[in-house]
Parts: sequence; structure tokens; C-alpha cells
Amino acid sequence: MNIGEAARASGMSAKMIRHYEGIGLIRPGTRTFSGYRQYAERDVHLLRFIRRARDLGFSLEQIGQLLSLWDDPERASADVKRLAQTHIADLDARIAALTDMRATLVALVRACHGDHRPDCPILQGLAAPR
Amino acid sequence: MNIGEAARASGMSAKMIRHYEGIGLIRPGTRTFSGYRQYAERDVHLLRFIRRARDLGFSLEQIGQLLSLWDDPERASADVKRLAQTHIADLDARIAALTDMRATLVALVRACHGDHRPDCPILQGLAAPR
DNA sequence: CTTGACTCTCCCATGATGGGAAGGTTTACG
DNA sequence: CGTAAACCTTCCCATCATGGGAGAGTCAAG
Repeated sequence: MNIGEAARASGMSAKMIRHYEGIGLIRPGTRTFSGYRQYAERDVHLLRFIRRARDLGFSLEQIGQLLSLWDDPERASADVKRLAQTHIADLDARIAALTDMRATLVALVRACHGDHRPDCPILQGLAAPR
Repeated sequence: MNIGEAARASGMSAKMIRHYEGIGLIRPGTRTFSGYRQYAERDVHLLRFIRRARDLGFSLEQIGQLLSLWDDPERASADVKRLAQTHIADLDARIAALTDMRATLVALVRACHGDHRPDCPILQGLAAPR
């Protein structure tokens, strides 16, 4: 299977697959005589694993750690769990930050009449210390 | 006032101020004979405006639009409000995406006993299509 | 006059991805 | 068999907002 087909099968772009290989997230696999990368079903499995981890917001570095654990029959599930919990805490922090921004903005927007006049509490709120 | 003091007074780094000038977000101001940038109180005001807008998650491009409106005595507050509402919608989308990730992860983590054994529903969940 | 704290510009790095150029390969069709 | 389309290769550059650091110039205090 060529890279395009592997990309379609795993739901990512060929660019991404090459990039993942370039940064060492996945190993360089076999090539045809003319230099085309070749992928088998198990490679697609791996790529799908990566894609799902990305869908859950894991960084490529974290995914590297997840892949090590995935490969390791001696792993402790506690290690995987710890990684996931760290990531949840990270998500929580980001959600909280965005939610705070949202609340402040909503308050400003609510105070703004939003008509043709220049008077605007949103700009005032940005201009003045809170 | 030199750039370092302006940076401290506005809560951003000197690097950022130079960068904002470089991309045209703020105008190049006066310089001393030897080339040092000089800032006055009103410049610090502007920088603080930018900083607060960034704290609310506006992109530098959006901040450029906000600054235009800020400068324009003929502005309609409706334009400001629209910009803010667009940004709120953007925040909502990001919050929703992160919240979805979080929920999925929490479910996986809850299923994982997290001990010394290799058996791990988190890895299984990443490996199998959902 | 030296030292240390500033400032200047310029280039490079981040993280994850896309765009595109210039060139080689494979496939399908007439 | 020839050619065109659809692939593939590597390499470089762009994004977004920011930081790091080199190498050089400036300023103030001791």
C-alpha cells in the first residue's frame, strides 16, 4: 500500500505520515525499489492509533510515550493512566482559561448596545484596568 | 521611557513590543538619536489595551481590527460587538472540542485499574475504532 | 575608564500542519 | 507503444505568537 492509501485508511494526510516518520514517531518502513514507502495493515493500525490519540488532544511527544507503552508487553497500566490523567488536567486548565475569557467577553458584550453610536463598553473595558 | 520600562508597565515582553511593531500592529514611534525606541504614557495605554485583548484570546489580527475601531471616533459599537461575538463563538467551539476530548478520556481513565498489570482499556480504546 | 544593564537587529526554534516546486514513477487508456 | 493523469519523492517556506541568543552598540553609575 502506498502512502496515499495509508493516509486515506488512517484518516490523516500523507504529509503527516512523512512528518511523523521524520520526527521519529514512527519508524521508516520498507520502500519499493523506486523509493515509494510501503505500508501494511499493521502500519495502518498504528497510524489510526496515533490519529485517535491526536483526536483526544495528546501532543506528538505524549503519543510517543503512549506508543512505547503500547509496544511494551511489560507495561504497567498505571503508567498509561498517569499519562492520561496528566492530559486531563491539562485539558481542564485550558478549558478553564477559555471559559474565563468567555465569561469576561460575554459580560462586555451584554453591556454593549451594539448600534450605530461609537460609545462602546467593550472597548472601554479593554482600555481600562479591570 | 525605553522599551524595557514600557514592557514592564504594560505587562508584556520587549520582544513582543518589537514584534507588534514589526507586523504593523503598532506604529513605529520616535527614537532617540542612538536608535532607542521611546514610549510615552499613551503608548503604554495602547500596549495595555493590546495585552488585555490578548488575555481575552483575541488574535493579533482581530486586535488590529479592535485598534482601528478604538481609534475611530466614527465607529459603530455594533462593529465592535460583532467582532466580540464572533470571538465568543470561536471560544465556544474550542471549549466544546476540549470538553468532548475530556469526556472521552475520563471514561477511558475510569475503566483503567491503573496498577502494575499491562492490561489497559485506555490503550485498547485508542487501538480500536470507537 | 570600566562594568553592568540596557538596547539594537537578525536569525533560528517552537508544534503541528499545509502549500508548493521540481522531479521521478506508475497506471490506464487510446 | 506513447502519453497523460495521478501518484510519489525531497526540500523549502508559511502559519501563529512567542522566546532564545549572537554580536554589536549605548548609557549610567562607580
